[in-house]
Amino acid sequence: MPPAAPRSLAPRKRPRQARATVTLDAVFEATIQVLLTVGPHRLTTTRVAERAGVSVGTMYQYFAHKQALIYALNERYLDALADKIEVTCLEQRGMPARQMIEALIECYWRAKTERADVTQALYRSVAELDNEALIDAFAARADAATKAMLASAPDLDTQELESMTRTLLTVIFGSVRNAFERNLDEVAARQLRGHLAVMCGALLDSRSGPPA
Amino acid sequence: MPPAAPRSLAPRKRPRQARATVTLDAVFEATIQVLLTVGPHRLTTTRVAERAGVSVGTMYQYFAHKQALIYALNERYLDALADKIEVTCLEQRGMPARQMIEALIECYWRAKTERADVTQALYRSVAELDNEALIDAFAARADAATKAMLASAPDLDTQELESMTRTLLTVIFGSVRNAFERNLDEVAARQLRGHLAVMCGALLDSRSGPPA
DNA sequence: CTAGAATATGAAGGATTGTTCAGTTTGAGG
DNA sequence: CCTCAAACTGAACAATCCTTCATATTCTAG
Repeated sequence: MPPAAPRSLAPRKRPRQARATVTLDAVFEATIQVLLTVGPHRLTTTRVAERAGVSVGTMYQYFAHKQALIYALNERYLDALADKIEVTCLEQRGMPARQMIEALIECYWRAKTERADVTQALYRSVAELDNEALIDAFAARADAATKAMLASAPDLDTQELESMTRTLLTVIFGSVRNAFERNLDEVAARQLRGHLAVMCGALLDSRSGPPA
Repeated sequence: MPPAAPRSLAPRKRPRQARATVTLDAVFEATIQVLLTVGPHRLTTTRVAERAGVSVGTMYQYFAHKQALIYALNERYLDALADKIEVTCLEQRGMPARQMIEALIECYWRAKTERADVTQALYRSVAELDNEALIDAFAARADAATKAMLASAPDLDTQELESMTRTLLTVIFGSVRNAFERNLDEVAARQLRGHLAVMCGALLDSRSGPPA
């Protein structure tokens, strides 16, 4: 298990009844909406509660303070994202390396774009908290899954697997984020994805010699 | 000229005497330090003033409000960064494409790492403001400079120059940022830079046919 | 049905912080 | 040296916001 959340950021209690779960979902969704409409530095506990249709006090039964709320939101999102990556990596076991890479790019891209508003909201929320632990945990899962996938490729020598995995993920994750910041339009985004596949494929070939 | 800063974010007045310039420099440096020590969401006008050895009132003679201060700080940084990129791109005119790319990577990497603390501080500060105008202006300058550089390469066909430039910058900028978030160590960083050069070079070759 | 646990309420307290402005000090030009 | 503008000061004000807790409501197990 990756390093747990720091004490002060951990949730106060978990929901035991159905209505509590509903409440929590509403709170998380409201947090995203507030993040998008008024921005991170005007995100107010009261505002979130209002938007969620709950009382402030309710929120404070689950989160010790505002930071804990945002931390939990990010944790939720990154966990789900890591899940998707792991699934994709498992599905691709034994496939040709280039196909693996395309699947990985596709997976990450889709996860980020299917709810672009959430992606934006979380990118912006990050400054409000110390999320190093979350980033590390996510990176560890993504690295492990990708490395295992690549190791199963029949057309790849397994030397330098470690550093190649790190580079691939750094490049893919970083590029996608930058694409969001630049607000690339549909066509530019499509081109970027194609280019990314080419570039990642070239990296895989760089040590395994040209195909026969 | 790129779109100027929104009215509300523009500086109130410019320094006319020497001491005012000193004061402003101190304020900017203090802002960075506060950003690093207490984080963006505890950045206080009073705290910044204290750290800078100035009074709060002084700051408010130059910046209408806190956001304007952070905006100006980012503007300063991005302008300087764009300057460096333009210089590098000019120097590389007429050189082989692969060398251009390596120079570009080197330039950007060096600019980000030579004062890593500033880089981190600004990455974190961004959530506090609406910096779309800044990003756009910076991207426009970087794009133009890079495109002009690549157009002068003797070993490159100029088709798809537009989209290739966009991809190269997106990948380089994004990867560097992600590397910072992951806190890569020295050796991992070096490997990443090497890989980046390989990948970008491969993109350049992808439409111009294999070398004879 | 009843008791106790889980959940929800929201007004009030306490603390922080952004911003102003009337007044002081410093520098530059004549 | 004198004068005016530029630069600086910092206590005080107004506003916002986080967090608590005593109380009320709802659910569930027996």
